[in-house]
Amino acid sequence: MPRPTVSQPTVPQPQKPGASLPQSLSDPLHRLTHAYKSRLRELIVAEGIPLPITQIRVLKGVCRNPSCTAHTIATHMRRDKAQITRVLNELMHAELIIKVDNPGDRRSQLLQPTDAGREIMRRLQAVEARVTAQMTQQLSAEEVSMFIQLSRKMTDSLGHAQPSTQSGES
Amino acid sequence: MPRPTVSQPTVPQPQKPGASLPQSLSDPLHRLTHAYKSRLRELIVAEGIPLPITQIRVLKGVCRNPSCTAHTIATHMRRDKAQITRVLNELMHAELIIKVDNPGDRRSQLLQPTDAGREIMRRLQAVEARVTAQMTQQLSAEEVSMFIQLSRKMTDSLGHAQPSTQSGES
DNA sequence: GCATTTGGTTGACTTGATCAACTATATTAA
DNA sequence: TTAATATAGTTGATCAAGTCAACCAAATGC
Repeated sequence: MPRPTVSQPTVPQPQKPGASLPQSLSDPLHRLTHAYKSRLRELIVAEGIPLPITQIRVLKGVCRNPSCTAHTIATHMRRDKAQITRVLNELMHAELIIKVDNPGDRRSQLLQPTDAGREIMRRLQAVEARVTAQMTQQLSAEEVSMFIQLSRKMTDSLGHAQPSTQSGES
Repeated sequence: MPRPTVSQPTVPQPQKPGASLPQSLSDPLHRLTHAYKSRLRELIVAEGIPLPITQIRVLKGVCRNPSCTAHTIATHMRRDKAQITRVLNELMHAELIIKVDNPGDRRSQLLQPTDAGREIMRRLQAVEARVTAQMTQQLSAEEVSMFIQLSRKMTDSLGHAQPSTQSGES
């Protein structure tokens, strides 16, 4: 068994700042995303919102379009319909959504938020606004605009635009 | 049971473009992140790299600092040491890393990539470079720089800077 | 020297997610 | 019009990733 001549274990080193241009973008993007999500999760917990991320995302979909079905949610989120069924049942059990017969298709039900569900959404949106405000506190309005424009250009280039599921994934 | 007067279920609507300024940043950021990760995962699969995301991240940590220990990896990744032990065992079983006695502390072992492990890393880095190049194809060098600067400012404001784990989380 | 802390391991368990099979309903083909 | 096929949602079974607790050996602190 070789015994390398090392002094002391150290924390993994960050990427060198002189790395080539294509490399040096994904690192800041990843760091920003990680910071945003961590902070968001922190405040969601601090706010006492007792929902796992997937439930939040499904509730968002329901609040955004109170006439969607399990199928549209599953398709939109690219998740298995079995999982969506289960999450929807959890949300119903928590009295955050209700199911209403779909007059256009007797196999499916339209999903609607309850008042409690809407209230949770309001609180989540407030949390997200606070994190975003904190994130942009050092930026001018022009800089925020620039960032958004650049983001959109890059998203377009990747060709995977998605409707928003603002809570992110982690 | 109320019967809402709805015509046809529709795909959930995207956030209105006129939303307030703090709101309108997280959506593009989320979209970009989602697009980046999706494309990355696509190419990793297409490249035939058979590793789940957590293994990739741990392998990265090991390649970045070939004298780190399970503890440093777990701390750095903010993961449970039990999980790290298991992932390290998987990577060893796949012959992508080896454990070497740590002369400074007999309770731990230094982690090193094998040649095969390094080769996987090279391929991963190539994939990431390709995705980044695609993502930035519409941007000038100044715009890329601007994006990086703005990202860093925002990350600083959130106060959760992290060493890079470039493969992202999904 | 002894008490306490720490690094890594292992068992047990939880959570989130997937796959397959199924029923009822809708759509398409004959 | 009827039968074949497709689809929306549900449920059972299972898996992968991750967590918590307990443990032992080594290191550290008093």
